[in-house]
Amino acid sequence: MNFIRLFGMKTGQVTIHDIARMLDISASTVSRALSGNTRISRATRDKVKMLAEKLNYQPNVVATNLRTGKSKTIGIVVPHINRNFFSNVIGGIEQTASNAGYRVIITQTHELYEKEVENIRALINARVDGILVSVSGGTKTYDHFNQVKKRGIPLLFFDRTIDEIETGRVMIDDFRAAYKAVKHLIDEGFKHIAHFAGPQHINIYRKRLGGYQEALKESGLSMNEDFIFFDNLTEEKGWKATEKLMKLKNRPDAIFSASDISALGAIKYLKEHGFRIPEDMAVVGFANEPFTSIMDPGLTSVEQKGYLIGVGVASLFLEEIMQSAEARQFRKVIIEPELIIRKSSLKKSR
Amino acid sequence: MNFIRLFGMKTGQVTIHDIARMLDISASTVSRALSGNTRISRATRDKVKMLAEKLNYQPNVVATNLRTGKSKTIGIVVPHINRNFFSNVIGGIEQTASNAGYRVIITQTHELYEKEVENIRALINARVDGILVSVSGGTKTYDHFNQVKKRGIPLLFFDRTIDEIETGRVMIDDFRAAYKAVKHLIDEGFKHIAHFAGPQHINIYRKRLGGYQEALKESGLSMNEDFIFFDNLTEEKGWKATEKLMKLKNRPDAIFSASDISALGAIKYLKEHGFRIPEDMAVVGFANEPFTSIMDPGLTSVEQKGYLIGVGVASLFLEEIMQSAEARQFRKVIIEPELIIRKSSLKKSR
DNA sequence: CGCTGCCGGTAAACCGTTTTCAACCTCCTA
DNA sequence: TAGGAGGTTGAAAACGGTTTACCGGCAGCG
Repeated sequence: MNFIRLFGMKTGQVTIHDIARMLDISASTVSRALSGNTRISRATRDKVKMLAEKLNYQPNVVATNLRTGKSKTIGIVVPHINRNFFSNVIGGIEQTASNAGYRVIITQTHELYEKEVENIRALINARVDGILVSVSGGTKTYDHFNQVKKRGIPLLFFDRTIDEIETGRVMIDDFRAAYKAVKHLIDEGFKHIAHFAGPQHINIYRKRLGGYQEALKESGLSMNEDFIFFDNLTEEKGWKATEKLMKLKNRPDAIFSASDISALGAIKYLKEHGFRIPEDMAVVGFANEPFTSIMDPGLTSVEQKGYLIGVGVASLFLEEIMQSAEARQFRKVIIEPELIIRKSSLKKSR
Repeated sequence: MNFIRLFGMKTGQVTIHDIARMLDISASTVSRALSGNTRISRATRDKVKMLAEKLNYQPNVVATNLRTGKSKTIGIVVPHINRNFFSNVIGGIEQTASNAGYRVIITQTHELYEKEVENIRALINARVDGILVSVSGGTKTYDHFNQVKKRGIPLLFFDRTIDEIETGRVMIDDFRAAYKAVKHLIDEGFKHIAHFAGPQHINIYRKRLGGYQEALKESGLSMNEDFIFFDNLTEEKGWKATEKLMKLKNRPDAIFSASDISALGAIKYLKEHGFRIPEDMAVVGFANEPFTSIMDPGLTSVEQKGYLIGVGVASLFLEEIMQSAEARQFRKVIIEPELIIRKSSLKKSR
C-alpha cells in the first residue's frame, strides 16, 4: 500500500518537496540537482532528474519569481495591438523573447496618456523584468517612465521614443527614409515634388520633412511652400490636398506622402480625374501597409521593418539585463529603412 | 532622526511589513485593512490606507499569486500575432481582460504543433488562470489540451476550435456567413456561382462550402462541379482558377471565394484581361481584410468580427471562473457574421 | 597527530502575502 | 463574580521555491 502523499495533490502539481520525500533527501538538494549545481554528485543529480521527469514535475515559476525577484517576463506598451506595424513589432519581440525563455505581457494605451501611466504601473506591479514602450500620442509628462528607471527596471523605447529619457531604443531612420524616397523620385526624373507631412510636433514627421528637404537641396531643386501640406494623414485629407495641387497653375509631378493612407487618397483622386500614375503624377507613401502591394498601380513605399524592430528591441533588452544596473549603457539602434519600389513612381521604362 | 528602515529598500518597494512597523501593528492587520476587511476597526483601516497611499505602496502580486494560487493572468495561444484577424481578436481580449483586472500573456505557434504544445506547457507553468486558444493548423493530438483541463485550468477556444474537446468556445457561423454571401449574389441576379473552397479537412472551410451549397439549393440553382476549386487560398491560385473558369464554354457569372486573397487573384486576372467587375463577373471574398475596402472595385467580403470574438471569448472566460470547477458548463457563442457589400458584387444600379 | 580543504549534503531563513487560530479587552448578563 | 458575546488584533503557518550558513567525513600534508 502506497502511503506517500504528494503535497500538491489538490492542484495536481508535483513540488520539489514531493521528490525530496520520495528519494529521502532534502528539498534543497532537489533544487540544486535540478538546476545542475555541481555541488550535488552526479549520481544524486541523475536520480532526481529522472524522477522529476517521471512525475512530470513543473517548477512553480511563481515561487521562483518571488524568491529571486525576477519574473522572466517582459511587458510591452503599445498604442494599439491591432495595427499592422505594431503587431509586426510584437511578433518580433515575442519570437526573440520566447527563444530566450521570456514571456511577453501586452498592454495597449489607445494613445491615451492615462492608460499609459496605468499600464506602466500595472507592469511594475507585476514585477516584469523589463518594459518596452512605443510612446502614446497623448503622453504629456514623463514621470511614469522615470519611475520605471528609478526602480531599476530596464526600460526601452521603440519607434516612438522620448529623447529626454536616457534608455536603449530602436527605431528606423525617418530622415534617411524620407531622403531615400525623394531621392528615388528625383532619380526617376521628377523635379517638382510635393510633400504630405504629418503634424510637426511629432518627432518622426519632423524628420521625414527634413529628409525631404535635404534631398531637394542636395539636387539643387527648389522648394515650393505650396507643395507642402501639414496634418495630412487621412485618406480624405490626401484626396483634398491632391485636388489643390492639381489646380495650381504650375503643378508638381510627384508626391511624397508621410503616410500610405493619404497617398491612397491622392491616388484615388488622380484615378477619378483621369490622371495617369506615374506619368502625370508619381506617388510615394510611407509604411508599406499591406494594401500598397495590392493597389493598382502598386504604391512605392517605405518599409519600416516592424518585425526587425521587435527583434532589435528585445535583443537590446536581453543585452541590457546581462549588465549590472550601474555599468548599464544605453544603446541606440537605428534600422536602415528600405524603399519598396513599385509602379506608382517608376517613370523610366526599364 | 529617522531610524525606521524600509524592508524593501533595495528594490524601492514598500511592503506591508514596513507599514506595520511604522504604525506599530502587525502585518496581518495591514493586509486586512488594505483589503477592507471589516474585522479591523474603521480607525485602523483609515490609518493604514492613508500611510499606504503616502508611501505609494504597491502590493507584490507575485507574493499574492503564490499564496492564493491565482495569477490574474490569462494566456493566449494563436498561430500568428501579426495577422489582421488575430491581432483584432487579441485587441478585444486585452481590452476585456484588463477591464476585469487581468493581464494577458501572448504566445504564437506559427501553425506548428510542437510550438503549441510547448506554449501550453509554458502557460500552465506560469500558473495562468485561463488559456484561450485558436488551434494551430498542424495540431495532431489533443493531449496537451486535456492536460490543461485536467489541471482545472479554464480552457477556451476561439475561431479554430476542436469539437472533440468540451470547452467554452466562440466563433463565427461560417456556414451562415457563406450562405449570406451566396444568397446576396443570387439576390443581385447572379445565377452561375463558382466557389474557391479551402482545404476540406479544416472545419471552417467545410462549413463555408456547406453554406454555399445550401444557398444554391434553396434557390433551385444547379451546382456545377467544374465551378468548385479546392485548396485555393493564395493569390496565385485564385488567379489560375479564374483563368480556368473564364475558359469554360459556359462560364460562371460570379465567384464566392473562401478567402480574400484568392478573391484578389481573381480580380487581378479579370482586370488584366479586360473583364468588367461585376458586370462580367462578380466577386465576393471572405475575411474583410483591410485591403478589400481599398481595392478598385471594392471587394464585397465577410467581416469576421475579430474584435468581437476577442471580447466574447474573454467574457466567457470571466464567466467560467465565477463558477466552481464542477458546476462549470461550457457555453458556445456563435457570432453572427456580417456581409460587407461593396462594388464587386453589386449588379443592380441603385 | 593536528590542520586544512573539499565533497556532498542538510537545515533554516527568506521572498511578501493571505489566512487560520487564538488571544485579549470590554461590556453585559445571569 | 463568573461567564459569555462581540469587536480588534496578533502570531504563525502556509505558498514553493532559492540561497546562505553550516556540518560531518575524508583525503592530503607537514
